[in-house]
Amino acid sequence: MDAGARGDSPTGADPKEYVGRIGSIESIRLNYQVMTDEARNETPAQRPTLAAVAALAGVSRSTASLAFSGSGPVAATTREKVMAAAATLGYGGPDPMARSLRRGRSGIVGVVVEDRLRDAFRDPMNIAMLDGLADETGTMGSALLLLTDTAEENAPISTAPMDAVVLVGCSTRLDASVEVLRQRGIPIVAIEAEPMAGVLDVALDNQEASAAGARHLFELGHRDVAVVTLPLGAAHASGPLMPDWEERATAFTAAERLRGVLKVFASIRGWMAPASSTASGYTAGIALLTQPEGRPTAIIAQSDLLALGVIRAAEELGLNVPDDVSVLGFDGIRTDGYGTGELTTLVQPAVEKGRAAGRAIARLLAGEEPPAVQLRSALRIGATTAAPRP
Amino acid sequence: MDAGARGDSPTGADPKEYVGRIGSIESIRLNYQVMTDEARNETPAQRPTLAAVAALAGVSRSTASLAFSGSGPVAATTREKVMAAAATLGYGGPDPMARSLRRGRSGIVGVVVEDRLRDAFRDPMNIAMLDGLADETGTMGSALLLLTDTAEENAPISTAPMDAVVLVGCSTRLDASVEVLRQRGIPIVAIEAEPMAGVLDVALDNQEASAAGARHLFELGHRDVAVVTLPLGAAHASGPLMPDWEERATAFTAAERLRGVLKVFASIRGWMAPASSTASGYTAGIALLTQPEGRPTAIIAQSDLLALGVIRAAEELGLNVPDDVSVLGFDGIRTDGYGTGELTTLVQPAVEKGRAAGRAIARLLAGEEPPAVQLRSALRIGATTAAPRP
DNA sequence: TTGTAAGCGTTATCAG
DNA sequence: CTGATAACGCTTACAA
Repeated sequence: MDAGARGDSPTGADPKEYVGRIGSIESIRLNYQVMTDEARNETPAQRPTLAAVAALAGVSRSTASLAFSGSGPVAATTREKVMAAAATLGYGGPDPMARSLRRGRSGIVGVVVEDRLRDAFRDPMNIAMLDGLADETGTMGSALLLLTDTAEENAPISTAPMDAVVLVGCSTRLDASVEVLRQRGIPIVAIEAEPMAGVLDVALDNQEASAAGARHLFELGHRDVAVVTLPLGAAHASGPLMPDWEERATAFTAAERLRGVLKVFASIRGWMAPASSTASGYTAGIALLTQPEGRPTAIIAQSDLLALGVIRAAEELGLNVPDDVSVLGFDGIRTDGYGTGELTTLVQPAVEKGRAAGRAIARLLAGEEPPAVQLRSALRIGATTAAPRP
Repeated sequence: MDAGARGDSPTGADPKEYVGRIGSIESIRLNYQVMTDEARNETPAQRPTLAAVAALAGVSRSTASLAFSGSGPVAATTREKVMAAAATLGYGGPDPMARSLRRGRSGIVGVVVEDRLRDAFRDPMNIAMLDGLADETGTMGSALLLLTDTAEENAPISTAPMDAVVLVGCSTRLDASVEVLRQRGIPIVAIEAEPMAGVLDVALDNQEASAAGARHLFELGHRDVAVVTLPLGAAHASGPLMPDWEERATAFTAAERLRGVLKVFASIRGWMAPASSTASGYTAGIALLTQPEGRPTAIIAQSDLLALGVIRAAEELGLNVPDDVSVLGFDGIRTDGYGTGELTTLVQPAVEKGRAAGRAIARLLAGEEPPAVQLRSALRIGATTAAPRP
């Protein structure tokens, strides 16, 4: 079967497809009981409150509060009385909503991704970033709230409790989200976004790194180079890169990487991929390597997944990488050895992006004014680039 | 370079590695200003409250509240007055913490995954599930809070505001989390978990589906079959499957799938993979296909990623799939054509798992008692299974 | 070390 | 249609 022609879903699941095909849901077992038995008693059996616990323990609400939060001196015996009372009442700790209202902190950090979650999480860099972010927010006792960039009136982004927000995915469309968040007075950290006033920037050297990669190819002797870009516009359109790309580009990262390449190769052929995936890379590779004008001696892909697809396309066309065509990636994912040698690529500190964002948030919430963060990528020369055939 | 021998990280980023190698963080630009200028004025410049808006508009708090929530009749002119006042004050809508305290709902649904996020999100099935879940919770106006299964005292799982929780990843270790959540009185939905009292189950027919897959191989004539399992225990150990596996198994899904296979092939060779990845599958494949006792004629992998790794191992050993060895997967991911034909596998409705969980939560929060959900997988016969060589 | 009192910002209920 | 009043459950000065 031919490679990569089957679309981009990593889930393998267009849900409708399965609902039809599998017959899907059957409701058979019934091992769930809410405590509705209690709930339907004359006593409403509401969750017990701290007040109730205090009463049973024979202490004041404030003392009981201290016993739980530990933010004040409480006699050991008193604490035990409180805990005992809590246990008999089945009190599960202070109500987070009341506590957050009183304290003015929710312990929640929002993560805004564009589009659907599955698109965001398809990119290994985003996952790595999220992991780094979770690491840092975890140490400050906060959890991550997943938000999508919807413009709807009552979307969680405008109603959910949050102490701060991280913007991921670099589309200009996040403008609307920024507006809402600013209005709400929530501190914003953006990762790889076009700098905006009032938004703390965690930046990657996309342009410089791409230029360095292009220079590597130039120095190897390449003069006819093509580029496969990440989606440049919101439309996620696919096809040849047009000269007027810059006017319509909304994706900051992709645009920056392209500008970097253009600093080295002023005029260049290009193909816009609709997503960062091997399948899209394959399509782009076939297109670029079978052009009537003759094929380029090197292809710069804006992500490693795209690069892997390009390599597969080359192999399928009977071309040797790197002898017939060099391929350069971006990201530095583990390529798991897809039959090829290690990818020549620009390794970016993805986890560190998240960590930096998390640390920035911690400082922001502490009332500091942390500076913007600039991270750097490194060219890793692998086995997929070499001098062109003479 | 040989395939798959490089570990499992899809992020390509052991952070420490990069911090050292790239030099990492530089703080250069400074385009962020909090409104600390205001904040340090004599006027505290706090967020305006609904009371302030009401005062400026010359109406009562309750009327202003109605104007925003729309949950009551308000004269058009009054509403406009309120909105105007809000605009001049820069009021960004009701405070979510106060609102949730008053309403008794946070609009937040927790998602508990085991271990680190990157492990959870490496599995395409989890991402698909999450997408389906987000779909449903989105329509009910809730957002997803990412939680990890930590036993720490003040972990978000025991302090974060949540209306309900979904348990993902099937380890028995989630017991502690369940205990906490039950104590807090938060409704729990578990996906593919061992049934527990008070936990609504969204189940997959892992055992039956695996048996069906095994039967397919049996009917093709296979008698010497090996299995590559997902991690069975918390240790994520790797190596030959021991006879006493069942006693130590904590991973419900993996155990169920194995039991299903054993219903057809009572005695079977096995290899336990440390993760669901092509790299782990490759390792397992090499091990099983180079055993001194001779190689099996078919290998059952408990996930598609494992299956792809096994196939790569076979190819590298000069074996043809399916003629020399048949390979069966589980999940039904898009395999993106890794040089092989379409995988024979058990297609599971991953997105639907999340949807079902979301719907169950909606009903739970509406005070209903929804029944458990049972989903089914389907055997998809591809090009990687065939009759063994005579 | 413990208790008292005063909210945090909203919304629900009920009169007007 | 609008307004007064009373919670929601908790924390934290401050006083004892």
